[in-house]
Amino acid sequence: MKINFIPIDYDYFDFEGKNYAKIIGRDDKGKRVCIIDSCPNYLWAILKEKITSKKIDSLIKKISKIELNEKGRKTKVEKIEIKDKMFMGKKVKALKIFATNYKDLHSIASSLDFKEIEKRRGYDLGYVSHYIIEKKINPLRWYEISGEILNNSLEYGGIDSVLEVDLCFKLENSKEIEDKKFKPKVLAYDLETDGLKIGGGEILMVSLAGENFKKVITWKKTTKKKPDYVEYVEDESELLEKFVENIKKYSPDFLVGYHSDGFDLPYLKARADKLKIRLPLGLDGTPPKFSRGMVLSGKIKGITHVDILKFIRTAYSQYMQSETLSLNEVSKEFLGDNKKEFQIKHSSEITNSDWLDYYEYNLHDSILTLGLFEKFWPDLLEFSRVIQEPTFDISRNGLSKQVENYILHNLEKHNEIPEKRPTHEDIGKRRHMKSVEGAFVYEPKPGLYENIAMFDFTSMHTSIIISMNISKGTLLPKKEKNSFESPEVEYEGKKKKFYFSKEQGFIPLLLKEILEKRKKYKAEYKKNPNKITLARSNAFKLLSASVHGYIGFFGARYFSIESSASILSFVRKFNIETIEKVKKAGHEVIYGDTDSIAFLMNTKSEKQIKELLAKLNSELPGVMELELEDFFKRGLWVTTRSGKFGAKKKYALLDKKGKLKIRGFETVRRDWCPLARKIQNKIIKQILEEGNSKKSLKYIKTIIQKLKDRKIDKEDLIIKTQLKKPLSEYLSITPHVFAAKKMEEQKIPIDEGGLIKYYIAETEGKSKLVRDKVKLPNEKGIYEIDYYLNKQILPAVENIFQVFDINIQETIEGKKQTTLGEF
DNA sequence: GGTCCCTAGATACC
DNA sequence: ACAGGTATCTAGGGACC
Repeated sequence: MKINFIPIDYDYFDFEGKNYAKIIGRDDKGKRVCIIDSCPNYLWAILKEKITSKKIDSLIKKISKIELNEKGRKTKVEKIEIKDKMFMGKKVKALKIFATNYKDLHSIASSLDFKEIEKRRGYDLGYVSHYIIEKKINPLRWYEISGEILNNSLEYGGIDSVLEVDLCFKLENSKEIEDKKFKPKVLAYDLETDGLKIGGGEILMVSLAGENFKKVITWKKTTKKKPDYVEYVEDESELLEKFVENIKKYSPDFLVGYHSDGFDLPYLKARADKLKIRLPLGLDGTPPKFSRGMVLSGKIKGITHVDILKFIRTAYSQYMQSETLSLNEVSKEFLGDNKKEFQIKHSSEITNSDWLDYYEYNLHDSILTLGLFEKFWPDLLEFSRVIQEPTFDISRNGLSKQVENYILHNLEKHNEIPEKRPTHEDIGKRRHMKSVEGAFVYEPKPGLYENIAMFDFTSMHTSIIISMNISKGTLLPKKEKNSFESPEVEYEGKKKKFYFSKEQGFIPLLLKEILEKRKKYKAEYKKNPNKITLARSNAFKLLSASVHGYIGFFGARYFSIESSASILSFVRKFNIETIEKVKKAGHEVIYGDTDSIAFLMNTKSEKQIKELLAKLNSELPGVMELELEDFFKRGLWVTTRSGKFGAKKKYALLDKKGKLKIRGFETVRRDWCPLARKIQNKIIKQILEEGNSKKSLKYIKTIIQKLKDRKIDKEDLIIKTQLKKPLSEYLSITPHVFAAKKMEEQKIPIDEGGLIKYYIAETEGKSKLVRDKVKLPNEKGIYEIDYYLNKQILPAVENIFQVFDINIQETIEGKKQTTLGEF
């Protein structure tokens, strides 16, 4: 029998000592299909150089005899092949050693204690990754598959008879076919509970949202007429049972929550355990399982559980406007929709009619979560396809893990044997290495400037890796003629240069392909805009931007501190050289950070600036490229607080369309009160638009008067600071820590990594400590004028006025004549 | 009680 | 542990006078 099949969820099992992949997906009619398959299991023994074939033969004989008894399971070497392979870009002879069970490859490797063997590799990938690499049954691509249908068969211990699928196949043949439309079945869920600690209180209700499907299951009833989507049950136990029942009935491919790895799913599990209910969500009737580690991941067999918060955090947060990753803010940014208004209280304090609002609130959270999944589905889909890992992992892995997986799935075309995962000891050593010197930042001369041009290097780190062929494998042990030479680097306390071979390394080559694909799909998107092409282009963009971080990340298989140090030394060199060249061309350079340079156009036209750009580009090696970021009408740079230096990483630009680009100023920092942020923003805008500070001076005076008259809205004075660790771990008690302590005393829940809100109020005591004046937003009090004037408003604007030689402090107090007359 | 200097902590830029 | 170096700034905390 032949069907068209798309793999979604991957798992594996052992039967009679052998490994089998178990893949759940759909056919093109929407039927749920499971395929069972196996693949050869092997590891590589890389041989030392110059081993005679006689010795190899005798080595093979010895290895062939290896038989192990692992955990009651017999495993043995089944076959050995000699292969010409590459390892770290060098030609090697290696033995491909096949064994019975993938999980025993570790033990086989340990028993390969022969002096002819240089290294043992390729036994430490996850089974699912190994299977995908071997059989090329890639996630979310269409295959025409054929095989034997298992129908309550006893094969594999009767595995198909307990699986809730329409068809179960023992895979015989597969071939990738043209992409077909695939619309996954998605169900989002959200809990409301009495308690924030996992399992700490009862689950009051749970909402579900899917296509044309919405439901709230609750045992908290109201005498008012309930909406149709609400289903009443008798108690929490029945709620859990109905929850499972509804999911089975809907039969989703993806079950989606927001922060559900950290809250909803473990909470459900904890309550089910307490009530002695099994919660058989898996297609084989098993309950959710949680992987160990710092952060839990909740896995449901056969259904891909996605905590969409995690994916947004790794793939999107760097490009987002939202100040927090709360469901509310993220939904506002991506869906233009809010959470429903509802003040969460303990169920004992909720009145009859409140429950109606609570149901709606609960339902809407699921609707938002579903909306976010749909919004990011093209990205999840394309990331899964590009990186070739199951969506479960794609949605949770950090960027370095994604890069590593991409590399591992693309080694074969370079005939490369995979490098091993670093051991704990390796990681410990790497972490204790002195960190390498980073990028260069040019100290700006404070001032308000007109007609500014800004250049920046396109994908600077990436293009350096490619152009200088930098990687662990291409690093030369010593200087060689005709090699790439890094600028001088401080390394292990000494000045040093590193050299990289000119023979193409596979990581630089992979990266080149990534960059080219990114360009290709970006262009394709421009020609024919659609979500999938954009998502694919984004996947390659994110991958290419993350490779340098990956190389310098201590947990990486292809970690190379020498490479990282070299890349950064080139980054500094090229930026500094460009600055010198722009100066030589007669321009005053105002600023530069890592890969950018801002300078005054002077009398030059835009055309002439572009000619300069072309000239600079002609002098750059390899794929390195400098591009025009933009021309700006005006730009503002200030001093640091001490007033001694031009402040780095802090500037504001006004482009020719009137759009502001503000970096580093308090107005973009969420730990300053809204009042200070709004005022600073307005002043920056006025100054850049007007070219002087006249208006702003008037404005600041009226605001200060308003503050002194206590006419400022309290909302505008609330300071928000994140609590980044448990209260007990803080060494110094800062205002936000003190505020958090107050919240704890008042039994106000503090969510992990949540923002602490407080304001500074007049107090009786004489204490000078800010924390002693901290009040929570719910606490009555009047704001302290002094604090907001001297610690919020003035600090936010004084460096700006200083650019115009105005000492705002003195101007406000009327002590000194201002230099306003100049304007 | 004030000043100085340092550290802890948060957040931003790239 | 899940990117990490460069940078700014506030508040607390201890040394010192």
